[in-house]
Amino acid sequence: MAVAVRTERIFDAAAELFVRYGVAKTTVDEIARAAGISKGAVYLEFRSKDALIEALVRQEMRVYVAAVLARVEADPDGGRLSRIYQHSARELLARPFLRALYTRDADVLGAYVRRGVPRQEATRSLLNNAFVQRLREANLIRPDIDAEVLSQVMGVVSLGLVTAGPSLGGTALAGVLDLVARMLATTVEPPAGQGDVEAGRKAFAELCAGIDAELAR
Amino acid sequence: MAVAVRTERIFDAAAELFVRYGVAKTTVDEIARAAGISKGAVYLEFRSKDALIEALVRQEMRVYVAAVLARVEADPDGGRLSRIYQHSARELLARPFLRALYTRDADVLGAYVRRGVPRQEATRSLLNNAFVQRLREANLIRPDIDAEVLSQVMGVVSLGLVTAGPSLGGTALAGVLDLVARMLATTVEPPAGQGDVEAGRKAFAELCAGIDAELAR
DNA sequence: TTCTGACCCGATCAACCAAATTGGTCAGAG
DNA sequence: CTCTGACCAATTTGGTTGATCGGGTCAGAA
Repeated sequence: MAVAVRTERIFDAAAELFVRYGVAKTTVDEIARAAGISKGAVYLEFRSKDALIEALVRQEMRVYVAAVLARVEADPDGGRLSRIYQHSARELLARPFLRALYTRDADVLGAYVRRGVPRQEATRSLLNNAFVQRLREANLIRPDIDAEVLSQVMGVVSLGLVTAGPSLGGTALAGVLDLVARMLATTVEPPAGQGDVEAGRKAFAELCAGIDAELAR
Repeated sequence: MAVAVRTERIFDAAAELFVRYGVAKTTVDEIARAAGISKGAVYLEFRSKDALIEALVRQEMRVYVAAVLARVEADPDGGRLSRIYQHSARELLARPFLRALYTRDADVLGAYVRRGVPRQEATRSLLNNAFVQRLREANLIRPDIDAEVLSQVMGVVSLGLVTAGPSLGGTALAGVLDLVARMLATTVEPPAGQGDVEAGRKAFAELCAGIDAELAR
């Protein structure tokens, strides 16, 4: 089997089992069987179970960032903050393993959550201070909005969404996300039509490229 | 010692110890000693440790609701949703035991979290659907905003605030809350000056009275 | 060369018991 | 009468041991 597809199968199997049973209760052998290979084959690619987890985290983040970027690129208004936020939130909510990582879900991550979850900052503050600054330079954010605070607000709301997710229905979540995006649009963005949407899209593309490069490192 | 002040001491001691060591690790004797009385005296007032916890939960909620109401009453703009939300959030953030209840913090509540935390709905959805409806009738909420969704958004954001609280500084939290209130004001409330602020205040007072009556039951 | 699965051994778990702890009681002190 | 703290029963804890499990390896199958 080609290495690339085998790796992908391992990642898929591991992500599903981790979400279902937690990292601690999932054995390498179970992952291997779910991926249709033997345990030994897993160790041909990963030094250890921890290395597998770390690689899975990176992979999930890369796929996530790529998916968000794709949505932004396909969206005519993709360069606006409210749209970017909505796209990132939707994709985050659709990825159980990343959600667990984001909330440091102890049931899923077990002891792994205590040994500092690596590079979680990339998720936690995808839409970070620096990025918000760039949007402001493109006139896509009102000048009286503090970039740092705005970045924190988006992080807090995401955390709330991800945490409340299970107890709200999927449709309710969609409605909630819509209203949040609307709130962002009306109070943080300049009046409709203003601002350089293409610059926003470009800034986001570069942000994603930077994160991806770091994750690929 | 007068029963009332003794009860209050027990509540204070219990709340502090529960937050510090968790419900499971806090013994009734420790609570009694911290309250300056003997264990037996605790059992003069509460049937069991569980009954004490339940009573504490009710008490904390009643004090919380009363504190929010006091802030709302003292605020000239107290009837507006953004103000009410800000006041409730601030008070919630200032109450560690309620925060733990709100997030179902397993470290604090221990096994108690599994035996259905009673009446947590009162906190979770203080600003519930029905209340938002009344604000809308007082022209304090734009007619195109869905009451149910708005109520959920406020719940989600509160959850995010409370969950993220410890990792953000207190000052950062204040800034975040300010921006959230501003977002609520600009997109959910009608333009400044419109709406019957007194009606909003009255509606909130009645909401509080209703909740208090239920908690006192 | 690629991959398997039996094997190794340290970590974990289940079972058990004795000691300590704690929720709850109550005789009697104040 | 109010309240205390010694007391009890029941649960929990700490410690031990033997069995099991699971991460990681590698001889050899395919």
